Amino acid sequence: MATTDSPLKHGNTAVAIADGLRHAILHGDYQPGERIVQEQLATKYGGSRIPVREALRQLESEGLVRLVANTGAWVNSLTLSECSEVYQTRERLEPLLLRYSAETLTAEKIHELDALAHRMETSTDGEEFLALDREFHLSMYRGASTSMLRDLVMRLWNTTQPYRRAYTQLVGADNRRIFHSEHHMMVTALRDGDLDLAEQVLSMHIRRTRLHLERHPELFDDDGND
Amino acid sequence: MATTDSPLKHGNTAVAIADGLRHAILHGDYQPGERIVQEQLATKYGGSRIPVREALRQLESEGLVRLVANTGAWVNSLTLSECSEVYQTRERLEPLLLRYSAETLTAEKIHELDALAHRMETSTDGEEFLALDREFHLSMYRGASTSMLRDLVMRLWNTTQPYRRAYTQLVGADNRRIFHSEHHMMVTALRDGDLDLAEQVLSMHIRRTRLHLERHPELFDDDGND
DNA sequence: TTACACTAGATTGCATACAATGTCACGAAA
DNA sequence: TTTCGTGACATTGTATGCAATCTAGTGTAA
Repeated sequence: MATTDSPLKHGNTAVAIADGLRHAILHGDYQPGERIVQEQLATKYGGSRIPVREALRQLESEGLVRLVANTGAWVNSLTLSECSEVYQTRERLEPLLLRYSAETLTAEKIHELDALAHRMETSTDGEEFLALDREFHLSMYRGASTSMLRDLVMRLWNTTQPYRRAYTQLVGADNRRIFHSEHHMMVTALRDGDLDLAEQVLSMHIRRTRLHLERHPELFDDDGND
Repeated sequence: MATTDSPLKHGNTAVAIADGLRHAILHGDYQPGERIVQEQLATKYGGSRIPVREALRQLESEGLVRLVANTGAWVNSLTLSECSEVYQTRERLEPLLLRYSAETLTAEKIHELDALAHRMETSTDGEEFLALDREFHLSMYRGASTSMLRDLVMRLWNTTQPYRRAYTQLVGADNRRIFHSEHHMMVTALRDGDLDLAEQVLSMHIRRTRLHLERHPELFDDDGND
């Protein structure tokens, strides 16, 4: 899947590499802080370093990669306060995005959300739980006819994804009752057409997750010390 | 200033080109929708097209440039609804950023803000007004020790800058009384240490500006029609 | 006149090659 | 042993050249 396939014509090699590398980072194939060598990526995708460099520039702008001139590229890593900042940003943005998408949420789509919320409750595998949680939230937003806000929220999810993964595997399936309740409350609020309530629950949901993450500074880079 | 100067060693040509082109777009040297030719930029900055391409990728990711494979690059243009979306995003984000930066706003800095607000009231030149307004807001946020949120807000300002410019020149200095009042209200709230009030005024301020912009669809690309 | 096919020129996409820079291991001196 | 300097190697930065693609202009047929 992530191996040396598809030369990918089109004059889109840089985009293909960016997509592939982004996917690999989100999937956990690279760890935060891990070095990225241009030549290796070029070989992996069967091209030269030119499109690789363009892909790295893009991922840097998305916050997934850190570039240092004449030195190299690394998978971006966050301190606890940086991660907290992303979550506080999400607390403000995702309710707005939900409002944008809400009008396209048909009864059928809300039913699918409900099904996702139930599947999460019975999930035992951490990786599956992570994927279902992401899918639950992103599918809430999928109908939003926004030009920038959805991409923005996606980027915020992406930069924090490795830490969600680490946290999920750390705490296991314990104490997720409120987490699941919040998901169900959102589904109910959407079904009732109560957008104000849906916004509030979503914001609280992200906030509570942030506060839980903040109890585990050991998952993050040290804050100011070097 | 924006001419063929400084070879800019360091292996930072791509960054220098991105900075220069970004500045040129914000300054109005390029109009939304205008074509960007790689070879011309390369000549202008005294390099080859390779760093130009990297710079364009970065600016695309920032929303300032639109790239189409095998075809070309254009200065990004917005529809009214896209611009409105950026403003609604700002309404949610900038109050948070203000909260982050507020603790670093000393009495002296607040005094500088006040001076800026007064200078804006007596400004007759549209371009100066535009620059002062930007400076007023961005200097409110300058002390924020955030890693991502300030950059994010800057990007939102940048993508909408051409339309603020067009609007400013369109309406002249009329009907800016409430606009100025809001600035002074923010300064006062900050001086009083009333962060909740400052957040609310800021959000209202952005919202009111958005509603004014929405009265001038002629400044924007057509929405869905082609 | 309008629609369409076709070609020439312009422009982009990318592989190669070389220059510039940084890294790291080794060894000498303190 | 520790610190500092030195040089070979690894890696990044970018100029050049060519292939691929798009665009615009011309001419032909309906």
